[in-house]
Amino acid sequence: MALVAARKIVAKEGLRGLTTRRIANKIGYSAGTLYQLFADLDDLIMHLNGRTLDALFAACEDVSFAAGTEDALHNLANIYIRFVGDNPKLWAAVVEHNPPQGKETPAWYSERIRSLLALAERALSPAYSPGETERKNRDAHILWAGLYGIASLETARKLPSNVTAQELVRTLVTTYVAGLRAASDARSDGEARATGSAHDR
Amino acid sequence: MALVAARKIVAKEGLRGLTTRRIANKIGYSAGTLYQLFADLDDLIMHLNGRTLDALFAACEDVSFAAGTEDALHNLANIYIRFVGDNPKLWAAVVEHNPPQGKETPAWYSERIRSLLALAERALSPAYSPGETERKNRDAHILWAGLYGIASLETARKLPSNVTAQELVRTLVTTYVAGLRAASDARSDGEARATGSAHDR
DNA sequence: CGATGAATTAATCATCGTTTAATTTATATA
DNA sequence: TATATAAATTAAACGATGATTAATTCATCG
Repeated sequence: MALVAARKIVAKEGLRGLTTRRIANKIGYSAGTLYQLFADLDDLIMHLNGRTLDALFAACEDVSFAAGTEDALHNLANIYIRFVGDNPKLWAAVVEHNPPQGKETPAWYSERIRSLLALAERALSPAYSPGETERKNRDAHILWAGLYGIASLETARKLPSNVTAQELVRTLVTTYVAGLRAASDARSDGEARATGSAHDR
Repeated sequence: MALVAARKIVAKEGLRGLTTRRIANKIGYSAGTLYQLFADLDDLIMHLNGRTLDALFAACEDVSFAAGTEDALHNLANIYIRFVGDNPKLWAAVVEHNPPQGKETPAWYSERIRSLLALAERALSPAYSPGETERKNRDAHILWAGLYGIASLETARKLPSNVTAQELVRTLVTTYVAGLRAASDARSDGEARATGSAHDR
């Protein structure tokens, strides 16, 4: 109940509108009760953001990975950007909230991030040989961070109005994948040139 | 004085440690005086972040654009990441602070962002023909958002420890530029093939 | 010197996150 | 069922916050 109420408040007014008393009021309890469910407001926000990441993951699950690396990445990127565009304040909360100085991000939260990253890795997967997991991991991080950056700048309205996030992620995926192919070709040329290219065209 | 004091506080403790009374105490004034210099604390933070962007711009100014597109981009990206790594809390403030619901980012702040983006455009410049300003603008946005995403995830400690921001931005620039060349080549092949490639190798 | 205007402040307000003692509610035992 | 124990909930309070304002100090200049 508390997280549902918090979600409504943040979705409408952003993190600034979120107070313990408002949450409690919305669910018919007093503010003190929240401290039996969460360590503090930071903890509550962390759980709220965890649910947002879950929702993003759920939205990404019905992407088809069978259509090839680039199509899958385009599909993922579009869903990602659409989700952020549909829930700008909830996404801003994910970007803006960080645990205070002493504490670190809980493991279950990092696990959520890792799951999302795994989607990008899965989309990239067919383009790498089994021994290239490190390279694949790095490329997945880069693409995911690129989406994150574009989405963050979009929701923070730090992008000029003449460019759209959709267009940016489309070009990002297209160009980056083209760069991967070029690098892969360059490596093949340098080798014995016996085996075929690992990535699908 | 107020902004210098605020900078020290944020650099050491993050935005959470920044209060009007603490700033005032540090400069020997009372909290009320700050409201004659800034509309409110949000305004003060905005000016602080403006100075941070200025410092980043200053750090980027001594990059050499003569060494070619890719070298210049690598140079820019390294400076960018180093600056963020040296000033994590100040950068986090830039990422985390957004003006409240009603107000929008002031024009002078957007101008700062535009100036930084212009650096990426300038580095990219030699790779585009005069008629391709739109494509150049888009690619600059993408690369800049990529840096922003990597830097943000880095300072928020949302990246696993086995990848470094330095490595990510290096691969981002290398791969993206390779993708740009591939796309450029593909366009040239489709045309009359009379003029030479616009980008420098 | 004295008056006008700006700069500064102390006090105040509403609100915030959080804690705690008291109270209500639920559970289990005899 | 009656009663003891535990859990859940709350109202009140605390310190601190951002912001406002009336009062006061300070500076400038005729």
